[in-house]
Amino acid sequence: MNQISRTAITPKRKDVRIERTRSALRTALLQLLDHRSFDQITIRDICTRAGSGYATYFRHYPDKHALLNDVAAVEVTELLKRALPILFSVDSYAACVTLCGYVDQNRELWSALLTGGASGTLREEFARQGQQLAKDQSPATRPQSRVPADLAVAFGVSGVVEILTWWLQHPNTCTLDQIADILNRLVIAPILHRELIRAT
Amino acid sequence: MNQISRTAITPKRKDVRIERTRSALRTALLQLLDHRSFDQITIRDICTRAGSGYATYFRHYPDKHALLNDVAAVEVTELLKRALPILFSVDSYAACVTLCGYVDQNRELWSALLTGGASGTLREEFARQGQQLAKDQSPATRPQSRVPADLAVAFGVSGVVEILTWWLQHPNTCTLDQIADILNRLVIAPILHRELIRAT
Amino acid sequence: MNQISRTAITPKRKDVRIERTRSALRTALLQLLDHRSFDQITIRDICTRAGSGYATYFRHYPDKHALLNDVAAVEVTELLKRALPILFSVDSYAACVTLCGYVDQNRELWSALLTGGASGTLREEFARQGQQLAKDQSPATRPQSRVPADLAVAFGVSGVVEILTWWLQHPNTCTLDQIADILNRLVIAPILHRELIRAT
Amino acid sequence: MNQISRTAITPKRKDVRIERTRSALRTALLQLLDHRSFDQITIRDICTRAGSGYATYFRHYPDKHALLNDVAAVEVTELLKRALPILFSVDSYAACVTLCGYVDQNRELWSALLTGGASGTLREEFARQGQQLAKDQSPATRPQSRVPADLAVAFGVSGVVEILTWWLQHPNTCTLDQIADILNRLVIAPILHRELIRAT
DNA sequence: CTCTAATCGAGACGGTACGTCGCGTCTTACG
DNA sequence: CGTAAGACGCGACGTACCGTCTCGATTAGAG
Repeated sequence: MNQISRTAITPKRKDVRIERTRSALRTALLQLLDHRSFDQITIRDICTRAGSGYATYFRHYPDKHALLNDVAAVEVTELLKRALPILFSVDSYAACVTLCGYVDQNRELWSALLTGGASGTLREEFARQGQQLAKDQSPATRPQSRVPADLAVAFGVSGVVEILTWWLQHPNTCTLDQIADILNRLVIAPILHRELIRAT
Repeated sequence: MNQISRTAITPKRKDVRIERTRSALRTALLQLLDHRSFDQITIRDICTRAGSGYATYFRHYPDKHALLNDVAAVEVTELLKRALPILFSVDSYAACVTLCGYVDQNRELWSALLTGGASGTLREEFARQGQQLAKDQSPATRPQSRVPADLAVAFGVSGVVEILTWWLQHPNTCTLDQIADILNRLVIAPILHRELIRAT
Repeated sequence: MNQISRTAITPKRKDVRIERTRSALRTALLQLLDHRSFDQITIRDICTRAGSGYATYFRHYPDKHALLNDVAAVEVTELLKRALPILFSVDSYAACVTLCGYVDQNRELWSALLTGGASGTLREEFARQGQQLAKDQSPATRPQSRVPADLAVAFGVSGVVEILTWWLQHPNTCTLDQIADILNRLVIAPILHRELIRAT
Repeated sequence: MNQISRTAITPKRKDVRIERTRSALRTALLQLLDHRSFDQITIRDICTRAGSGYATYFRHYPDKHALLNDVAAVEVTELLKRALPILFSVDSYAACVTLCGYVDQNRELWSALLTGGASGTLREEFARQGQQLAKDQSPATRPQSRVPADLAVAFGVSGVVEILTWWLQHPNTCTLDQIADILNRLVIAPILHRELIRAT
């Protein structure tokens, strides 16, 4: 929205210590997100937890959001890597199940990301990768729709995020199958403008 | 998401000056949101613009978010007042048209609210009022659905916000009718689990 | 030193209520000085204790120091009224006894005034009245001395204040007679440039 | 009088920058005291003059008085370093001359300290160091007196401060010799309970 | 296996905004 | 209609965090 520097600083030389430090910082942020919200966390907190020096942080990330973006990028990539292959396949419901399953296996992590004040950043990263994928897709396979592509992506991302957030906040209310069905019914199907292939 | 104090301070005695001051602060915030994003705005900025003293601010709102919440509450109430009477009526498309029309008539205001770093707060307030309305509605008229009511509201609000945001960021791309149709097709209809009553 | 308005506001008409209010304020200040130091006391504290309205305070005193000055003036006047008649008489020791006796009878009050952060103001008021008295004294009776008169007064006041302060802070260490003797020996005699009339 | 935190914050590690900053702050305060009184000076004023950041101030001193105490301690130490070696020697008059001479050579500084609303703090620091010295002195050399030692110090400090203040406020009224004589006659001799060794 | 340069820990620093507190003025509502 | 209650403008305070910087100590990896 309003942040300027979004990316990690690119190092000149490849050094083992660099990736070690960054990984420690990412992990530290995720751990802290379990306990308090993103903007109640200070850079000093992260450094202390990661065992790094304060100045060291800025040698890797220009500001606090850059680290969050980094974390979000890594996790969203991981998520999409699993869900995408079958997203635009015939069975969108299966894609939903896969996606929900992956989130379910990493509940803590995704709870922290979605409910810890980081949802905005996650949405953005999700949308960014989503838009990129939509662009890469060949026009032929892209479904014709009266809904503009970028709006469809934005809406889809928002819907997925919202439904997953609700699911994580209300554990033991819906089974994985149920939430996947809801996801399919409320988000995927309307976008694809299809009749539901599989109604549970 | 993560703010604690969300409401305005309730005064003991009714005083004309109080509402005057608060109104000035709300207006000032909205004006400033046209030019820069919410967290680039300082409380001092708001006070200067409103012609109030800095300390006076805290006699009305405990922090910066409380004012934003106040603003959001006022505007969302205004919006729902118009859209609701016909939301659960037969013609959901008409409700969408009304809603979009109202936003269109207050483009500047809603652009500021939705794209100025305040969207999170707006979403929350929207959801809050939405949940309240859903609860007030008699169970009889509530449509049976496999989607839990509060999830439906959360999803609906998110969808509406997302679509409106996109519309405001891409002027002259969709007509009011088109966006209302999209809104109806992507959000309202799937929630109500209905066939589209009017397909454009 | 640095305060501007030092005096009480002079009323146009003499009104019983005015003196009643001021007296209540003075008393309240003195009571509060027992518990905490002058600049930890707020005007609101004084008003609450005095049972007066906050705005009312400013009808009588322009600021917080004006009240303190008022209190100091009253008490110093009372003190000097007793000690002076015999101060420049032959027996300066008797004057010291009288002075110490008066302070002893009002230990609480003078403790508050001298050790509660008000000693500066008290010194000033003491010096002011002292200078005035020195000026009023006929030059004939004024003792010739190589010490300029105003310096003598300043020194005398300071010495008296210091010794009394020490006495109040160390009760049961010196008897009244002893402290009067010390006062006489360290302050009065050197100023008057006399041999001690009574050596204890 | 009534302030709680009186000392500078002690740093863990020795750093050149620290003393540099503190020295700049001390100097700035002294310069500002030439022009206006202590409590008309804000911490921001001091920082601006010193070229330091506002927050940096609090890394060194907990509040405004702590800096004043620091300044007072430095200057009083400097003063006593010169006057002490001969204070309890035979010729107390010589000590007075030395003391007055030092103050005369630093008139601006001492004027600022004594007449700029800082005299209370100076008195305290003076008394503190004085008490310390009295305690360190071996009981053998300590003159027997009916005046308790700490009272003697308090009285002595007060007298010195008062006389010096008067002298600084009335330049060209007394020569250095005259004021030293007065100091000796009014303060030192009575405390030491001696006949004047040298009467001018 | 060394040596050189990048990385790191530590933390002082300038800066900006925060939220608090008290003063002294001025308005409002109530008795 | 006067007087309390208290809203208000003002300005300093002390706190928190940011991002920059300098200084040594350490250590990776190139020669």
